[in-house]
Amino acid sequence: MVHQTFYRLPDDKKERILAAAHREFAGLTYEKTSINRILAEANIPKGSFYQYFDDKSDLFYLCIYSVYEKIIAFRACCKESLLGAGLLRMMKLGYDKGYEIFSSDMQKILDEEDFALFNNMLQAPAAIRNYVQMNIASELIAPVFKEELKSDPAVRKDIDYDYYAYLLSLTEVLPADYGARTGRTLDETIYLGFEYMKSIYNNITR
Amino acid sequence: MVHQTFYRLPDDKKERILAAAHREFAGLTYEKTSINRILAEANIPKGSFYQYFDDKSDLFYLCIYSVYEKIIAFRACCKESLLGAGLLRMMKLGYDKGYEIFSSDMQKILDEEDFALFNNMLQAPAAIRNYVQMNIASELIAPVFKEELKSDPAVRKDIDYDYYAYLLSLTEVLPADYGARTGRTLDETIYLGFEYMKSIYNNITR
DNA sequence: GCACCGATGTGACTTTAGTCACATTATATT
DNA sequence: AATATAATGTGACTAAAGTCACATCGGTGC
Repeated sequence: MVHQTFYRLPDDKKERILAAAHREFAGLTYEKTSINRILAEANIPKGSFYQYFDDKSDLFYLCIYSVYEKIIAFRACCKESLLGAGLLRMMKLGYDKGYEIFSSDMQKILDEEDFALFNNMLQAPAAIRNYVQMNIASELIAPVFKEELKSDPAVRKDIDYDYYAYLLSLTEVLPADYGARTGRTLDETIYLGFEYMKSIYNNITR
Repeated sequence: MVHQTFYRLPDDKKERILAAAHREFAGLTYEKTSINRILAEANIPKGSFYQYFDDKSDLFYLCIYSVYEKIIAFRACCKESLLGAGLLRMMKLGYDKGYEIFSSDMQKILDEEDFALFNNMLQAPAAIRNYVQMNIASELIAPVFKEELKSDPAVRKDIDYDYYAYLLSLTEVLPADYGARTGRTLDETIYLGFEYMKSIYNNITR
């Protein structure tokens, strides 16, 4: 868990830590990265690190978080695109098409370092990757779904919006995890995500 | 990942490692446990460890796996109990009641050390806990669901049994994760598990 | 027998994570 | 301003993880 002490830090110190972490996590696989090196780079004493974070995964998560923030921000400011249209509408328009656009958008939104960071997340040890992805889903993606559920007239009004937004936010993570376990290709898992989403969505519409 | 070299090892060596690991993981919180100590206890050189496992979480997972095997085995040999009746039928009989029985069964099935180990898993760092639980779900629980889906006449025959069994196997993990994030009580998440299961199940029945 | 080769064993060694007692700085109180 | 109290800074230190060059074993072919 990221401690409050980190957020209370003067901006330049935060920046220094995040910049050094960004570079480290973008340049090496998760296992090869080193807190020691990040701290040396950012000129932060060892002891301080553990007042800000529990461990390396916290800092990694923060970096990935910033990448996803860019994606979400982009998504919010181009409501016209399929990606901007909301995932529930995307579902109706055809999941495959949506994913295609999503992938190419990714490269437009993210700079080289962010993109490398993103890929290193995908190749991090399963436990770390899963942890990060679940966190991102529930903290960044679920809120978007919640709004969409609330404004969707087909959705029943008596449901627990937070919970179903949470479940829907896992539309990418779960099929990806399943695919990784069973050695499926990415293309195959896209359809599975559609199936999952449909299950959840059907259960809350009249 | 657990390497094949471990499984090829002579039984007594495997036993020694597992026994020492069992004791360590049952006696201390995950973060306090030490590979060094386990290896000293089991009389295994350091270098060997990394020929068998990637890291501590592998060994931890193996221990938890053995605990769940006992639970599953117990479940399989007492088809009369609600727990043995299959989770799909349990759903119809009432999820709450089922969970109650499940909890008390746990203490009957597991000895003190296993029970302590199980609790330490629940209190391990989120990334580790989640990783272990997802693995257990997809490797031990999903196969049980798969059989139940195949023999359930209400379930459509054209579905991907493996995938839906996987999704159903997460009936406990996902609500628990959601509950932990939103500070819900265990009782509250039980109902949420029911909701989730219903969503998935409805989508594959005619 | 011996020469070969892949798999496994081994523990000293390097690097990393994580701790802790004490120092310093900020904030509140009188 | 002086004092008390809480929050943060600090880096040497301990214990842990993880590596690696070399040793040993077990089988296969000749």
